[in-house]
Amino acid sequence: MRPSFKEFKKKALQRPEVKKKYELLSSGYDLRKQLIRIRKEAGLTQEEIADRLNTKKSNISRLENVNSKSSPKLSTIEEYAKVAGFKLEINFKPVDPTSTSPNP
Amino acid sequence: MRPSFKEFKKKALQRPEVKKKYELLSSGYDLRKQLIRIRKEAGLTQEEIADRLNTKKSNISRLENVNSKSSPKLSTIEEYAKVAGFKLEINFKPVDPTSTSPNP
DNA sequence: CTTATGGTTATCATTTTTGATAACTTTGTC
DNA sequence: GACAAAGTTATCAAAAATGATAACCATAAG
Repeated sequence: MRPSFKEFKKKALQRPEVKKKYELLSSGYDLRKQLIRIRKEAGLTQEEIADRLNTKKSNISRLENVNSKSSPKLSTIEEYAKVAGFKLEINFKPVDPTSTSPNP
Repeated sequence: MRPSFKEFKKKALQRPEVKKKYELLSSGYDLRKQLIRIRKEAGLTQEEIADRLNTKKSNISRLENVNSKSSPKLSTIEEYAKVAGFKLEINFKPVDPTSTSPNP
């Protein structure tokens, strides 16, 4: 069941409009949820990610859960994304001093 | 001279098309350059950033330069951006396995 | 030339993240 | 229920980032 999902995803990503959707998506701000999301979309388990990163599944679990108190290194997230088949992109968006509501 | 630039920026950011430009910008991958860019755009010196973060200018210099070997924490970048008046956004973009050229 | 400002580099102590191990829960399948 | 796979949690050591201090270059103003 897992391999076929993988296949499906691979094909789907080649369709332009799907790809576009992906790029727009994921701008919110729970890094954890995003990590889990991309892992699931890649059809991988925590252990499989761990193996690809030469580490243990417990560490991956911690990374995804995050004690909320700790902040991971940028490279950690980058590598995680990479083995899941994603590329990390960072943007700095200016905070408008006048606006008060988040949704204009 | 610096305060007036600050003013200019503040006003400019309220213009919709300028803001749009900002959002599109900055997707490449030199985090350092981006950090420097937003700091300059905020009209701040390394020492001013340091003060706002309750740290020292030498640490800010290190962060911006980066011995290239080290990877900062996510929260560090987030806080840096915040005091410069920017918001950090993270996106995960799927890597297309078939494509070979970066510019379609 | 002197001074002040902005940025860099080196070093060391402190803090935090990461790695590894092991025991535990949860969930689904038989 | 028994079993295995997936994920969680706790703990400790190792590695890495951050903080602070101080000395240093570069540039521009006076």
